[in-house]
Amino acid sequence: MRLSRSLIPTLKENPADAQIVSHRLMLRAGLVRQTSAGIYAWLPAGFRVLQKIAQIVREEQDAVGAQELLMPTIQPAELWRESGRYDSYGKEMLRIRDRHDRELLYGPTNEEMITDLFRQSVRSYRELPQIVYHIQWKFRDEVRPRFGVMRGREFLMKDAYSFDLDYAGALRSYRQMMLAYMRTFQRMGLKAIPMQAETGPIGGDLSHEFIILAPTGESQVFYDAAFEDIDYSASNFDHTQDADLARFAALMTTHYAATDEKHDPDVFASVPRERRREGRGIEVGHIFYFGTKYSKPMNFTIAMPDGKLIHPEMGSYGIGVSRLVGAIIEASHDDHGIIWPDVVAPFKAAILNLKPEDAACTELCEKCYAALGNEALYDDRLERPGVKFADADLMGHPWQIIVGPRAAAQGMVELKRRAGGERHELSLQSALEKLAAHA
RNA sequence: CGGGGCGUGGCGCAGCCUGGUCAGCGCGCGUGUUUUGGGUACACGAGGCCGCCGGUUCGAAUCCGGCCGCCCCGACCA
Repeated sequence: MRLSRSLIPTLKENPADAQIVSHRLMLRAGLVRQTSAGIYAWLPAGFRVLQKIAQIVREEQDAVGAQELLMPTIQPAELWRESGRYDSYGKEMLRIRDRHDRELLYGPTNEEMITDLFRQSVRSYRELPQIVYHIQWKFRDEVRPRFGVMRGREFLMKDAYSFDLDYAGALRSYRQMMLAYMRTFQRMGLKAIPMQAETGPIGGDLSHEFIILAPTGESQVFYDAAFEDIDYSASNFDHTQDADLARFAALMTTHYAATDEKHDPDVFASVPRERRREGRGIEVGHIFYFGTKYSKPMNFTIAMPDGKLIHPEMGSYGIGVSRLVGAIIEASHDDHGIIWPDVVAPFKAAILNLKPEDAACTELCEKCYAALGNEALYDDRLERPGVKFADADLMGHPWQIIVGPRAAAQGMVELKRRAGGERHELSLQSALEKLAAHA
């Protein structure tokens, strides 16, 4: 994209409403704008990040065999009456009436709807197990939205639902999802720690939260450094092998991990001193096993080989996709702005044309832009160099290709790495090669 | 939902207590000159229903009432 033709409104000053660093930076870097309390418009650069995160989530869900579908945001109250949650969910649920005075709601989650979809079509044990997911906007009418996109009312969530014939199967699905989660966060360059969790309004008796480490996180976490060294790749854990899943689950549950509310200093003391870690964390995912909590009241039955009917065992699995944008910034920034991990950056590189009026300079930039295409943000604005440096640092592109008139005359550019800040002067060709090699 | 605070050009704010050339400042924006590798300088200029409604008053951004919106602390949550 050409910056001069982009809706990426950067701000020099801090908006008064933004309290935490990710919120400030998202506003200042022109990623989002608030339209109501806890509701945000995603501007082009922010939307690109959102899509990249969603894509990684999608690929890792697919990799463990989950199927993507898409359910509506608006749901009939009827379904929620069946499960009993229409009354129990409380004011967080946004209730709506249509012109016929029918009761609807803007979905905060989709257990009822997916159970309904399955019971309509799935009748035999031959058709299970299955895991489905979608990446959809949710609405929870939080009493007090805050922290920008981290605690909004409208948010993008990946939610998956598993259906199994028995507990053993449900546990397998649960572990597969857990594995997919660890891979997902690792790919984004995040250190994620799974923690035993309360089941809350989703219900159930097995649940984990996924906390990613960020110096400005909301809660204090204590964990065993062993988590940082685990290789979650397919070569180490085959998600189709129960033995691998069991080994994985053992790793996830035997090492110490707890938030401050559940922290037990005595148990933590049993972790070898050099592996004890303490930090701040942000919750970005939550998974639940809840058995027949929905299949039973909603009368979803499956015929078994002996002809008996059973209620499938279910689980649900959430990742806060829009929240991750904020969480990643909390985990990766400095005084100048965002430092995007390569895989989620809105643009891989920014091309800074320090002197657009200079023919050689502009020609070299255009060449560079043509080579990089859609993954480059070309700063072709008639601005002072200082403005461009500051904006590029603020927006956090992993690479900056700085093109000034003097070096451009020699066909040289300067390549700067945002993380670390190293700069090297080299030919455009070598700069492009270095970028390609890095990916 | 309890407690607190704030709504004044795109952003950040002053003015309000002590009603009357107070509608102002910085940034941003436009034009020109300047500068030309880290948010340059100067000049000129555009832009505001002072959140909304009502009241008090000769006169309201300023005082009073109601409403709406937003933010912070707490309880709750991906």
